[in-house]
Amino acid sequence: MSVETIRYYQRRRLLPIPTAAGVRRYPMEVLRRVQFIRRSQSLGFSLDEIRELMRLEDGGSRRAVRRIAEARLATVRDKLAALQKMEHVLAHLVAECESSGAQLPCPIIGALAAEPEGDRVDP
Amino acid sequence: MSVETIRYYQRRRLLPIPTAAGVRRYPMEVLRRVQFIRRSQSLGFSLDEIRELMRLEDGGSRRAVRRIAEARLATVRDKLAALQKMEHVLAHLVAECESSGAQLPCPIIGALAAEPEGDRVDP
DNA sequence: GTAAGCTCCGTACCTAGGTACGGAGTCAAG
DNA sequence: CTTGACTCCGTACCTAGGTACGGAGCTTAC
Repeated sequence: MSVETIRYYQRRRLLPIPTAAGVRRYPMEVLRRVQFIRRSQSLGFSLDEIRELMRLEDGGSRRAVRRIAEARLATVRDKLAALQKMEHVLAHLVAECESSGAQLPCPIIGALAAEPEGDRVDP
Repeated sequence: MSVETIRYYQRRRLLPIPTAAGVRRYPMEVLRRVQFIRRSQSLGFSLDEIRELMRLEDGGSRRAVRRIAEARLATVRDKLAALQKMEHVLAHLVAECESSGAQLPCPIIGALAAEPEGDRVDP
């Protein structure tokens, strides 16, 4: 974590603005918050969501926290589904490329280029 | 596809700059390229990679095409693995939140906040 | 012939999460 | 007392893939 990142979080209101001092000192509370941010990021939460989660940390409703987590879970699952489709198609194309004869047209390019007619992708 | 997007692709050298005319006309070739771009994007390729794929389309080496596809497949798999971890943890936390008593501290917040001591996450 | 509606072009702006820069202040050590 | 290392602040820049704006020119219809 660079000082710039800390300052960025301060600007984004995830950390309190520092009490003016010539030397940056990190009280326990700030350290704890940074940990909170990093853990939340690793679960995919955005900085805005993380700010909200911290706001709810003390005395916030558990329902609100769960709503945020459920929303994030939903978008994670959406991305997961999209990536799984990509993975499936890409793996298939690469395998096809490996197995097909070297003098035939590249199957990967063939799949990307529009077919002149007879499009078979969900018409 | 808006005109702005087409113009953006021209600037990024994915489409040829138009022959000056008062009315934008899309020859078959440009239409085909746009299809190529959209299909490639749906597989996760970046615009830079797509430009390269198009360059390789005529007379390029199949090996070069396959290298690009394999690299993309690798990053897709990396993202997939990361998202699966997130999904696992998030689903677990949401389930825990649903089942645990309403007066206990929120398990989601509990997991995000740093434990005071006895951290059990790979020390 | 003129007005609507499209196109051209450059440039600026957007999101998200930072990173980098430059000038000024401060703090501790030599 | 000065030097070096650190901090403060605002501002600009970065990636990726666009979106928006404003002025000028062409084309088509009335």
